Amino acid sequence: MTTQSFTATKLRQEIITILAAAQKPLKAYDILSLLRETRPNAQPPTVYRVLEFLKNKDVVHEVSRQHTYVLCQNAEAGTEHEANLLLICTECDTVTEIFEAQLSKPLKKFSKQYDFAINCSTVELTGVCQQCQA
Amino acid sequence: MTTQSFTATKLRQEIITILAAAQKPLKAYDILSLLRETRPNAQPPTVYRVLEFLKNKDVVHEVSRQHTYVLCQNAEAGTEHEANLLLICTECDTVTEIFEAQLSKPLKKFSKQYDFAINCSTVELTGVCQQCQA
DNA sequence: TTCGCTTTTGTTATATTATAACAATACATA
DNA sequence: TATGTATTGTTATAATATAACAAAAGCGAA
Repeated sequence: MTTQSFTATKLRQEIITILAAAQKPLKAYDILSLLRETRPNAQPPTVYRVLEFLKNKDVVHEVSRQHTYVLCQNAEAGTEHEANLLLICTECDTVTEIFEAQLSKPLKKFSKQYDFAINCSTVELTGVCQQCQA
Repeated sequence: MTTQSFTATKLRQEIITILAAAQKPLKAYDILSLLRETRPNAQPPTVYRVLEFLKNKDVVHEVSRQHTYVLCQNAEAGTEHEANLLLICTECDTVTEIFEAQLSKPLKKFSKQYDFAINCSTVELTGVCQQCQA
């Protein structure tokens, strides 16, 4: 997967900056609150539209279990489409994104076996992270 | 994983029956509507509580991308905890549940590598199913 | 059985997440 | 400049989910 380019409008940049500064997944309405510091009249559709757009560009991942959105950590990375995992800690709510070619193999196998054309192999695993295991 | 037993109250049975009859994932409010055929005054918390309960018993899976709930297809199955995949077709919205020991291996590897204690290895893959590829 | 405890369900209200629909603006290009 | 397209603004509302407390049902021990 090569990173797609896109028109980096002021609004999109601002939302990317907000996500980058947070260093963790944010809820849409958290993003909205932060956005309102510079755009007091911003409304939900503004945020949701940009998030949808950035998701399609693989710049943002939605963590559907948490209803949160996180900046993709490898925007510049590899040329091969690798399986993408999100490790979601249910204690501290941190999300770690990992890329793992080894997962691609079994997934491709399923793809063939069930004749299922995988579009999105983002995988969310929930559990307890290292720090929270103490 | 051995199937946990639980108190099969009238309400829980009714919701399980609704899900079984549907043969596809249902939204909480769809379940509520169906439940109201026999319990006209049923309210959202009644449904959400039972779904939460049945999820914890591995009787129901939540398909978080769709905000739907589906009856686990292997309630009786194996004694070993196998990785569990949901194949979600974005065309027809069908969800196929598959169990695949081969996925367990790479997942366990991540678990060690990142010192992440996986609670829930339910994995949702989105794409296009066989029938919709025509 | 009756008491006390726990689990389950009922009920009211409200919080949270997300989108529809249409208007206005910006941007590109012939 | 005129024309079309993409983006953003704005209002309203839909869809999803939970808090908080009350009532009822189930169950074991005295």
